[in-house]
Amino acid sequence: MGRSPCCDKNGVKKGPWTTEEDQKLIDYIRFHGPGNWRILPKNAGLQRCGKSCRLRWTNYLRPDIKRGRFSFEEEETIIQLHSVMGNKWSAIAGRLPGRTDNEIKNHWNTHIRKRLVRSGIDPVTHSPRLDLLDLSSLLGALFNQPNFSSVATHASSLLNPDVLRLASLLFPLQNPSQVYASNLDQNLQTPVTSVSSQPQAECTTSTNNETSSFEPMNARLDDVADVFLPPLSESFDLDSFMSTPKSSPQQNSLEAEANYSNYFDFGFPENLIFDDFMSI
DNA sequence: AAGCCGATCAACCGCAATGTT
DNA sequence: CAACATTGCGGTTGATCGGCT
Repeated sequence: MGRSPCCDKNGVKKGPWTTEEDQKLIDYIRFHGPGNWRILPKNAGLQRCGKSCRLRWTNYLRPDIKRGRFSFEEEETIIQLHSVMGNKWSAIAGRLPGRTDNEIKNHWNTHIRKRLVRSGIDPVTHSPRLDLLDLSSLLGALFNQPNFSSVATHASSLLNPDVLRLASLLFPLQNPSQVYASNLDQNLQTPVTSVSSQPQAECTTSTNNETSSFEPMNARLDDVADVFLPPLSESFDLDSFMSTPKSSPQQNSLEAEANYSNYFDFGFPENLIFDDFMSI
């Protein structure tokens, strides 16, 4: 048995809504409530299918919808939630009062996703794109030096030691995103309002329906890193490196990116226009 | 001025989940 | 419990706009 169509195709208008149609829908819902979407257009005198009416109401006409540009805090929340939830736009929207799933989805695809790519972060896995930065080959060459210790000593005088340590954390991994994801995961048990340290067992991404475990790898990798490198300075943490900062509400996205761009303070070609690489 | 192109976002489509009979 | 109806969701499309040549 085939699916019954959501509406009769004949006589049903499609395309952009007119202000008159909007007003009819608003007036009807104000008086009767949404009720049954299938019969709503007929009762409201609209030549639309119920699905179209529902979408128009939930995504555009609802009085509690917040319109306008996304704030830095909202973008930060979206990025963090997406790293854990994947493309669960309705779930993400549930954490952003006044924003619809459609709006968030559009904003992700048109703004945030592109910015992450430009910043060298994979928007799907939220891992640093070391291939773009060519960090792995740089460090691979470094670590494979026969006289590695002397090279490392020399390098440490040139490079930010935090970067060296971070690199040692990331380099042995097949998938560095696990470190980042694990960290984020811990911070997002109760997003927006509070932070719990309880680790989450797994996270499902909607892109491939694979379920991957985020084991706490930091401790194990620290053992490796400690052999070669001095401890991280107290001001450094992977969260602030990988995610946008949490503590400065007035900060815009550009400034936020500049914050973690500081950690890549090594070896870029002189002709590289860093602003073009990192900015919106 | 006209055409092209990329960005944006409202709206649509198809499927899955859930509810009802 | 099965069949059907309804709702919710995520991916995609297409109209519109502004910038550029």
